[in-house]
Amino acid sequence: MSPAAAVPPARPVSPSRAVSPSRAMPAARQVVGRRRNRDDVVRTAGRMFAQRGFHGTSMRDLGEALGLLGSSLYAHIGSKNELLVEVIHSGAEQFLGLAESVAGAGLAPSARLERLVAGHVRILSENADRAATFLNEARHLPEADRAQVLAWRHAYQEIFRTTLAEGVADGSFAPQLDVARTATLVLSLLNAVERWYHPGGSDDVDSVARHLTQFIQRGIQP
Amino acid sequence: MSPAAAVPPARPVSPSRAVSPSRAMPAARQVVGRRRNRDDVVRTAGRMFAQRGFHGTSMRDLGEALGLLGSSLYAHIGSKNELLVEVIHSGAEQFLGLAESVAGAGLAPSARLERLVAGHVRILSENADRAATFLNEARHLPEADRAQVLAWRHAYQEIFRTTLAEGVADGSFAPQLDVARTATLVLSLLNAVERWYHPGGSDDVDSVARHLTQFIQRGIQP
DNA sequence: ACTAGACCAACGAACGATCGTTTGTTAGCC
DNA sequence: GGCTAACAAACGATCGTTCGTTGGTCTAGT
Repeated sequence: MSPAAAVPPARPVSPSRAVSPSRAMPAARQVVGRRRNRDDVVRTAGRMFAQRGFHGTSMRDLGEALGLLGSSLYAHIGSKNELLVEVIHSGAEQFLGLAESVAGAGLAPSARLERLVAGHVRILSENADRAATFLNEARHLPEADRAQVLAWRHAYQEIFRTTLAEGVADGSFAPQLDVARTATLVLSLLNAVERWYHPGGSDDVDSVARHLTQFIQRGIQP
Repeated sequence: MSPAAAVPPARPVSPSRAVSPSRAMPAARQVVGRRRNRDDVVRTAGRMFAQRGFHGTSMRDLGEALGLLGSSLYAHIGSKNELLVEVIHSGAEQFLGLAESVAGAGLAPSARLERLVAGHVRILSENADRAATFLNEARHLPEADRAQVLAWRHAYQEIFRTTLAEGVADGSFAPQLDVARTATLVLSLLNAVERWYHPGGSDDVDSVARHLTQFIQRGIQP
């Protein structure tokens, strides 16, 4: 299909390959910085995927950010896709971990919702990169993994729906509440935090969480 | 700037070029479908950028979606970047047009906010592609255009801030309202609609707008 | 009514750059 | 003396884009 690839047979025979084993200059092996491990690669990938997008980040870009060549990354990972899967997986784990811990704490619906909000904001502020990649780059996942992500999202959203429904049942939330749609609105508010909140700015995490909680509580109170 | 244009003098004389004027098969020029115009290209680009992202869409992909070769697109546009600029510009225009029309209608703050919400949702449902590209792909714009987009966003957000501030002043909204941050929350809710609402589904636009308006009004009422 | 020529959208081949990835080799650490 | 992280070079594919060419359509002049 590609015309340039239609004439592959005669390559201009690289000047030195398996011919001269000696090299002129060993080229300063990893002059600055220590050696990298797999986690370094995944973490940096998360940051770059979040900032420039998956397709906007090349393996050479990623290598450069780590002080390596792009090809050197394959000592730590199997493929670029695998990197995306891993980053998104670790992003999802945080949210699911929060959901699990809050759901099993035996709290009243209102307090549970407050903890969900605070936890969600904390995740977005402490691990913004992983979370942002999870939220924005999942569409570039291979089909199979995309289905998995969808399942995680549903499971997470289900926690919010359940919490809202129980709050309606025990009278702490408005009785006429459309639980499913309200859960969507609450998650819209929470996920959007990634788009406008940048840690280290003028306002702190707790202030953001408090404001969000207040806004939501007002929106659903009886 | 363009690398291919940097070496124009000596072309390697393609095997059959300016030699044999006759071709074996004229290759079915545009067998199916009529000719495309610039607007077709921009609209389709908007759809694909929204779905697969800017870097996830190649010019050959885009051509195929239009029943053309990738190279044929350059009869209508100057570059891929120009396409992105145009799509995003047209996306921004819709929101700014709404803001202008609502700001100049001489309405009370509460009614003005309601119209902003309804209009925003309508734009997201009627021209989801342009709007989504505006919201999600602006980071891939060249530096200069990115600054312009930021200015548009601020201008649009300013309409919301002003509306909220006037509502606080005349007593229709809560007096202790943090206007700037609440404007951010309201826009978070509105922009997120693009992520979960898909026209043609079970619920209609008016229902979504009504629900949003109600949720927001509750969140800001005195 | 007929035709010559300007115009234009589209083709198809190719360009140089860059993509993700593989390979053979080497330097530094336990 | 293995092990391993990194290098350097290259692979084939694909990227955005250019270019010469072509066939259809519109228009002006007769």
